[in-house]
Amino acid sequence: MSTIKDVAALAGVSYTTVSHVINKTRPVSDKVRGEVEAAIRRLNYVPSAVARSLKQQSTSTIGLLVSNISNPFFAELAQGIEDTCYRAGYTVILCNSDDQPERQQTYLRVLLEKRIDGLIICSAGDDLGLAEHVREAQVPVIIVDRAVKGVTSDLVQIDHFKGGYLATRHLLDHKHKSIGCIAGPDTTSVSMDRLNGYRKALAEAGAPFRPEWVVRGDFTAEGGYKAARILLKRAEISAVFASNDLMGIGLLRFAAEHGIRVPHQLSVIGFDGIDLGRYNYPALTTVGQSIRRQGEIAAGALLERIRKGGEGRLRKIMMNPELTVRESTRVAVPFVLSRHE
Amino acid sequence: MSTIKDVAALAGVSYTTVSHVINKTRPVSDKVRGEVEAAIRRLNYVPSAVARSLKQQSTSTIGLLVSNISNPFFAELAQGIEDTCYRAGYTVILCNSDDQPERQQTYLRVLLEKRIDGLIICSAGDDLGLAEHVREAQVPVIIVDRAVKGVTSDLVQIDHFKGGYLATRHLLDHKHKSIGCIAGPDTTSVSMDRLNGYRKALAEAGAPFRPEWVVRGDFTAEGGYKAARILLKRAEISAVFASNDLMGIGLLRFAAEHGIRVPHQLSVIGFDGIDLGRYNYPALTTVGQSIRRQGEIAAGALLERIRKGGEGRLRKIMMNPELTVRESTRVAVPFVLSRHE
DNA sequence: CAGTCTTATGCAAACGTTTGCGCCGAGTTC
DNA sequence: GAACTCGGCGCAAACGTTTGCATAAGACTG
Repeated sequence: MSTIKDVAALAGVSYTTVSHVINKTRPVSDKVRGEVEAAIRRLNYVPSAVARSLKQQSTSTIGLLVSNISNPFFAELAQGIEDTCYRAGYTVILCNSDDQPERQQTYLRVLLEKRIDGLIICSAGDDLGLAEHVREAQVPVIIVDRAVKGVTSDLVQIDHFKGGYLATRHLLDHKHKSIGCIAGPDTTSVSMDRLNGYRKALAEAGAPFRPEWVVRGDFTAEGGYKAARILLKRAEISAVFASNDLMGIGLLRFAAEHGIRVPHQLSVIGFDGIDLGRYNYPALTTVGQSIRRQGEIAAGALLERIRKGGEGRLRKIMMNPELTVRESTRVAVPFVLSRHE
Repeated sequence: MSTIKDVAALAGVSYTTVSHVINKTRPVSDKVRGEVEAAIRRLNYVPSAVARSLKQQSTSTIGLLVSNISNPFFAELAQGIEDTCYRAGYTVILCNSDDQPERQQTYLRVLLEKRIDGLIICSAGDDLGLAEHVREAQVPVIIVDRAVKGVTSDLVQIDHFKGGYLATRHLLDHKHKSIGCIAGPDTTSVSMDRLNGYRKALAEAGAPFRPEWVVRGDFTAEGGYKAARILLKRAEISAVFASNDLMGIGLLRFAAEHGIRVPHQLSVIGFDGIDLGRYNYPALTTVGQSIRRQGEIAAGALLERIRKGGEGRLRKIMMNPELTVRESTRVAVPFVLSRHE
């Protein structure tokens, strides 16, 4: 692979000049520029970003740590992030932690070695080691969609509590009295916040909260399916708040399989607003905010912090969840109510 | 950020030694090793992969060029690739071309500048410029799931032709006579191959091929939905081969919305085998191969080629599509047949 | 015409590593 | 005890750029 020196030799100039031609960083006569450009073409020269990065102390690269890229939520988020970075001339390194804390740590290390300019974390799992590592790393960090204890960094997130509240409220407004919940793993703050929103709405409406009406899932469709089995066997319920869309879809599947008609016999609401939810039948009512936008905002915030050299006050960008009513929820039917009254 | 020299100074040794301690690349006395390690900890030293890459002429990084990460097919593929790379100590740069050729070109350029060790391309769109660029780049390349004209590189793909054939055959075996097809964009070879498989099966069974029974989609759920509208209005059909799962899901949605019962009145088969297909109701019958495995194989092939220094004969790894029968297909019901006989 | 300004270019240090080569001293061999 | 081996370590060149400083030549000024 040819270097800048080869180009310089061929064009008969110093390699300083070649560098300036490439970067348009100081005036060069048309004649010389032409020769240099010809030499570049002839040699198929491609400048080395690694040498440049070494000299400039920056890589125009950011790291993206997600827990599972095949969850549509993360895929859409990644798309928003990637898009914004692309426009700004940044490149994204994708790291899939697969929910393994050890893997997350390894990746963090690798990213620091690669001298990324910034980091976006949106990933579940253990945070104890992470917090410390991130603090030590002098790298701008944005955390999306969860609060990592002890890490002081910018935050971009949906108001999970409010979302859980809104979702449950929607159900209550439709006269549901016995509302179940498929929660996420209780190790994640996201899950707890959503659950608390659910409880708040219940309490506010004077509806009963029954511990046996909440079942833990793992944020996957499979998990939602399994949770549905437990929940629907365990209790007579007229509506369920699934704390993410994927689990909601799993639940919908279970219901369909078992002849439970949605929304006639059971209302279901999800959380996130993944695109696929609308293609389900019945289409999944959900609460959330454009996921792509969330990614764009996170990336934007990161890039801004990078531009500022990491200085500036910490920001917490809270996005307002909104209700998207589709087909999986409706007013509770009288006879269902009557079962409980 | 501290460097290897700082560590050396603090430990009172040469930085050569520090390097050897870090890389375990020559014996170091226990005493010195201890001091060096202590110094590393005290300074929070993290070696610079960029300096190392410059010296070693390799980055342990590969590029992944996909057309749309929020298509579950690509997401699952990316997961397989990422996983294999992780195990081998490689890092993945994610590039989303969004089906824009210009963006694909830009990314290719960036990746070359970043001196990636290898490249995986699975991306639709124009190939003319790409072919040339890739040839010039002296980088090992694996192309997944499509043949890029003129590019000589390893290939990993499902046998699209056979898949299309198998899918259609499944429909024919279930006594369907009038089988529609939602094809992909006719600029992609993937789409054409699948379509040709469909035609072959039809021809072999002596069933008619009607141009008006095939409608182009764009491999998205939305596209499948729209294509369904055209197709189902246009012809009386008892089954449809959707040439990817996402479009199949779009079609299923359209059918459900319009009171067309699947599989009773209409059988639907997809292509790819995305995980979400099983959570649909009815679950989508499809043809394909574990997508994650496909990614793992692609990454494995790439890593092997990198190990060999890019030498070795070109390989073409063809994966056998398999039928996954779920709920969206069944034997054509008599009265439907009678409409056409 | 001497001085000054401008424009176009080159020199060489620095970025943070890896690694071939060489040196030293302590043990081993005959 | 000379010759040799070998473990432990350091020196400095190289990787491919960017960039501050310097230089040279021409154009302008008074």
